[in-house]
Amino acid sequence: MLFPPANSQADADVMFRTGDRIAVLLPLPLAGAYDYLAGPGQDLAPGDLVRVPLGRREAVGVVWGPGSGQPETGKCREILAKLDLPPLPAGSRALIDWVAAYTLSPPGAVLRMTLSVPAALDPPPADPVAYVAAARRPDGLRMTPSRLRVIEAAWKPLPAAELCREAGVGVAVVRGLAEAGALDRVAVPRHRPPAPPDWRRPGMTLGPDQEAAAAALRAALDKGYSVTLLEGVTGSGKTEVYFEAVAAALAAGRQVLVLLPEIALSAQWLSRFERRFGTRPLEWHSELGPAARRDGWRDIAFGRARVVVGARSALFLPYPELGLIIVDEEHDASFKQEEGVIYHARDMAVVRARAGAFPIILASATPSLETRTNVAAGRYERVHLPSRHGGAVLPDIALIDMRRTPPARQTWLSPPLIEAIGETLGAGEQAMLFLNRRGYAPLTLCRGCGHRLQCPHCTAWLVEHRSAGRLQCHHCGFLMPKPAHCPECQAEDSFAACGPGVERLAEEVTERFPDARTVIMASDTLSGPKAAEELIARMAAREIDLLIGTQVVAKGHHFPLLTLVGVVDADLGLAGGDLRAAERTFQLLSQVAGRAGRAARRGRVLLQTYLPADKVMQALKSGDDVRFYDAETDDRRAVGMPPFGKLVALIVSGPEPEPVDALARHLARTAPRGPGLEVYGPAPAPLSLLRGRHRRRLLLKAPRAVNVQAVVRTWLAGLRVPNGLRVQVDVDPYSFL
DNA sequence: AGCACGCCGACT
DNA sequence: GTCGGCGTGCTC
Repeated sequence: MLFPPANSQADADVMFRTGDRIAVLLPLPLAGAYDYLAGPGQDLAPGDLVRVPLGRREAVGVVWGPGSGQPETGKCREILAKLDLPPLPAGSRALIDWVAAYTLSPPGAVLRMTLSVPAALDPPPADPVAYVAAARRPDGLRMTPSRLRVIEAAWKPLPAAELCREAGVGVAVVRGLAEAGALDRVAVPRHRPPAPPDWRRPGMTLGPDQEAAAAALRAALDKGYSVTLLEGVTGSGKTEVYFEAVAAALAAGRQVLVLLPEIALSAQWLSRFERRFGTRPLEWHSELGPAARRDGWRDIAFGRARVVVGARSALFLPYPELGLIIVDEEHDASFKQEEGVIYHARDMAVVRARAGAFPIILASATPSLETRTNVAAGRYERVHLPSRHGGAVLPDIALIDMRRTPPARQTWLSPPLIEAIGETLGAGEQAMLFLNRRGYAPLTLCRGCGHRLQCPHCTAWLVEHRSAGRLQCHHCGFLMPKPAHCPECQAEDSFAACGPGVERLAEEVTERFPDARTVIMASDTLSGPKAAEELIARMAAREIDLLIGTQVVAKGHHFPLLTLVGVVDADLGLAGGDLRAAERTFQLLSQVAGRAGRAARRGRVLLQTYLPADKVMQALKSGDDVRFYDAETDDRRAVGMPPFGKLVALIVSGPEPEPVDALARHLARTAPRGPGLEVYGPAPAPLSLLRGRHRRRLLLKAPRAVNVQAVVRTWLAGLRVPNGLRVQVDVDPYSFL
């Protein structure tokens, strides 16, 4: 057998019987599992889902192992029942324990991410009953006009109510016909289990490089746990290559999980999957309705869903036969969960693969420094796709020095970029302008008194959204209509917009190229995945000449006629003291640049920058990403920053600034000491006020060999957190806000 | 996370 | 006099 059996077998032997003390993990933020007694006739094993009494209510928990004996016997209550569901797989349980220990979260809080759909634990609702005309009309049936209308309407199964409406009769007629045997009662399946993907279908024709890469990924499937970086520039056909690994895992009878950063925008990915496997995978993301969630959870738990594609939360679902995980765009920052249990889905996916003894593939055109370092250290394998598939060449990237060729006052496009747009449109080709700023202007101030419109709940400017006529906070969602008077000096009509957002850029473009069909694409101009899909289709169909977009356009869409990409403010991501600012800017702009010239025509990318000598700009221009990453790696190693050292952030927050400061200072005073340990802070974060909470952060830096979890646990042990205050632990912080 | 108990303001 | 606000504390 290629794989070890799905549920690790040491567990299945450990059976609990009536009267045994059992540790049951509840999906609640409690310190640990609670002890219960197995009830009469209950044969239980780890992973079983059980209903237990809790206070004066009931809860569903999971048998975790033998009881701890913690509370005295008198307090220990009996398990009510075992649920009629597959046990939580050993791999899921190992993941939960590991994530809890790593992130310093209560294990029950992690289990809650697995049992995230309470309705899925109930027996599924019965299939609705419908009536359909019987094949043969019973002898001696008394016919009436009403009865005839019903029988005619019931040529296909219809629910009673609908049938009555259709035939214009009351329920009595339908009931009478059913009793007489003229109508059959049939159950209409409410939910169809997902069709199994057909891995036998021929895949796309792969080039020699791709074939070699696919073979390497397939070979890894025979060897249990492994991590492989699949690296290839945009357009090199990474997806088609890892589809071959998916096909091999399906052939071996295993489930496959594909994690994507933003499932909502991956309509193109889904249709590629469908082309390869003849059906859609099960999608798992935040926009699913309650019924789809419940059915999806059960399809996964019962093993009916063979391929799941989802956002980071899909990692915690209870796959009984998982045999391959793919993390696409593995460098993407949205894999980092920043609230509740704070974890990085890419890293935890590696843990899940190790727990299940199966391979994981990390795919990216611009792999993270962490992953590159793991490859260099021999911990991860690497499979490389050197060229663009189908002969397309990489775009030509040039810098525009904004100090030499500045835009006119109150405009944002420099003369060289304007000229390039003109040429492109003139040649009947498409152009895209990238500006990672939603709305009209990032800052609005009063010309009279200089007052700046700020969010009342956050340390952030309110962003004007002119199309909506509103001011908006991009951190907490605060909205207000644009005021007529300055709230400070009461001056009327005195507001001035500072800086560009995509809306303002569109204004400039429309003025300069009035004949071009210009469209804005930003997360807030798209009402949902459908709208995104439609916009992408219009772009691909050449119904748009000029696309102005934020981050959302960077993702892997393929626009064959797009030959010019203009980056309006290439320096934007470099501001601030973020550890990963340079890396992230390089990755984002590389992805954006990759949109240009993906088919036969060579693409051109122009980066507007005030820092043309910056290492990021030079790396983008030269295309020498190896040198960039080497330099970045050396920098990090020199200062002991991740991945060469470990970081843990403590975020203290509360509604009033003083107690937050006091607690943060107390934490600084009691900071751990030891060789190589350094604690910085407390520092008011750049967003020192977020959603009405004042925040301070402390940063612990430690050498790689140090068990930072133990250090932090000791640090926080016995800490009294005053009411209303919170201390959040962020192991491996990404956001430095 | 629920769901209690508990102690201070506007109502039938 | 009660109904009810949500602060704090516990659940094997």
